[in-house]
Amino acid sequence: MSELGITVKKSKQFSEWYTQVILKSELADYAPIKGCIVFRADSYAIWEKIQDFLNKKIKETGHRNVYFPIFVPESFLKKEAEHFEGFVPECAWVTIGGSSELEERLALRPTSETIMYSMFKKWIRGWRDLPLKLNQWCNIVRWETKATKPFLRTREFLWQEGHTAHATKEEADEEVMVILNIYKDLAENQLAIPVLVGRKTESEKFAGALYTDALEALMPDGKVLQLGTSHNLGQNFSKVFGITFIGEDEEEHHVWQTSWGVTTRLIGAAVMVHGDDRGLVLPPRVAPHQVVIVPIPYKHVEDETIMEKARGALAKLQDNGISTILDDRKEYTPGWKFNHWEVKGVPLRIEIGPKDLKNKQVTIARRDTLERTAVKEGELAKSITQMLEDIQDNLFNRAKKVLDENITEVKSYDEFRKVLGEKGGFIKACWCSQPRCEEKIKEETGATIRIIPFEKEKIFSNCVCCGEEADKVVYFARAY
RNA sequence: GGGGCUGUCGGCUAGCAUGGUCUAGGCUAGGAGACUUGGGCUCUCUUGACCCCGGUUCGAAUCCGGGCAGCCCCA
Repeated sequence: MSELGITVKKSKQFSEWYTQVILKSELADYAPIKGCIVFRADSYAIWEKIQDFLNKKIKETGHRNVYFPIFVPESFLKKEAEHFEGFVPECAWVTIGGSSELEERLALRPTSETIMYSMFKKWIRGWRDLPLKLNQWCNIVRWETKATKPFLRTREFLWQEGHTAHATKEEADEEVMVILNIYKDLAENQLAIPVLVGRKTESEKFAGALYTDALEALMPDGKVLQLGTSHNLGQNFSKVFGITFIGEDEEEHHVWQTSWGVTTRLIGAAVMVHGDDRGLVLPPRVAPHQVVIVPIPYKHVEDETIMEKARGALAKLQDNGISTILDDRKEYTPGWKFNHWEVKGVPLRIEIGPKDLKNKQVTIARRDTLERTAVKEGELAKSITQMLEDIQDNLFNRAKKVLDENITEVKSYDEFRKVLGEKGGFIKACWCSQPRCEEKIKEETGATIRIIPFEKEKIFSNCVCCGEEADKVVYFARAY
């Protein structure tokens, strides 16, 4: 087999497999700058699908899109101490403009809280200005020093960041949850990635937040990936930026704020979760092309008839809102095209050749199961629509099963280490809520508390670390 | 944060140990043409490379130093 295909097994060399899939499916390529990638047409198309979905949802819930500058003055970042400490190690700075040194250096936004909130102060006067619910789609720069990985950790990436201001803590709490549910919907129903949701511990929360809620997904190598976060910032930023309003009670109050975001990391997650030894497998709802049609000419006998059928099928599917392409290139053989589109993860392939012509049918191949079925010409659109739904469901259910099978309950530290070393995945354990136990486990095993579930689960042992009385069930894992 | 490895046509690589025979070989890909087409066809012609900077040397793809980039392992 040539080097066009994936040359390693997903189950054997996961890291190498991931890199090959990203490059060979043409989702992304390495840029000539350390830690940066190019989002090629197919990955950008997936990002646009994510944008379409989120824009719809957040607009329905009363948010509007805006755009703020990429430059954040250092003095702004410094205003919230915890925030500054959290982000300054990975800031990239602009210190020279043209040929002159700047008086104050400017960070390329690692996140936009401070630049945005300096304006919130100006825009918010009275309770009628609230809630303020904004979102921005932009690029973000974080000068990573650890190993970078396409989509998962790069020095520049794309995201959306929502920023809201409310009159009360309760309203901010609700906002955090509304967004978290939209994110869960996005992950599970669009990207077909099942997630666990819950609260972050103090040590894992966003720098400057009151609390952080998050979505976590399991990857096939047993490590987990944080897919999105939603923070209640409390009044931490409104106090340092002086964002106040006169309430209905005619008193002055600081606003309560939230911020939340998901990134192009979602694309990497979908690649890892669904891909197989042949390459990408894309969930139909985010696939740039849902169907590819491959005509199979034979001995030049009925070439034109076959092409007519192919064009007919293309028009029919497009009319039904199914994004379809016809690969009518003469320079490649059908076999070559099968492989090509499989690496690229197109959910369904339609083959139209002499046999199909004779039987008034088309042959449909599913990317997720690699099954082929014959479908009568008249039932094409209906069958395709149904199969796309089946694939979407199958991908989710398959991943859900893996997730469920990789949540392991442990009662002792020995068991904890054993499961982490041999199996990975999420480890459900009881914890005494003391930071020193969390820290000890992190240092000794590399595992962190990924989430504290919202619905309190029944305590089933003492603290997995210190053996003293536990008051929480939490989910540990090694994370990306 | 610590350790290790790698960089040669667009992609994968041979050559490097022991400097000269390298005018850098192969496969693949790209271009032209022919022949094919139900799982990466075949043939002919053709295009195309020693990561960058410096050093050692009569002579560097090969040795040395630095830089840049990528990968892997451990924390």
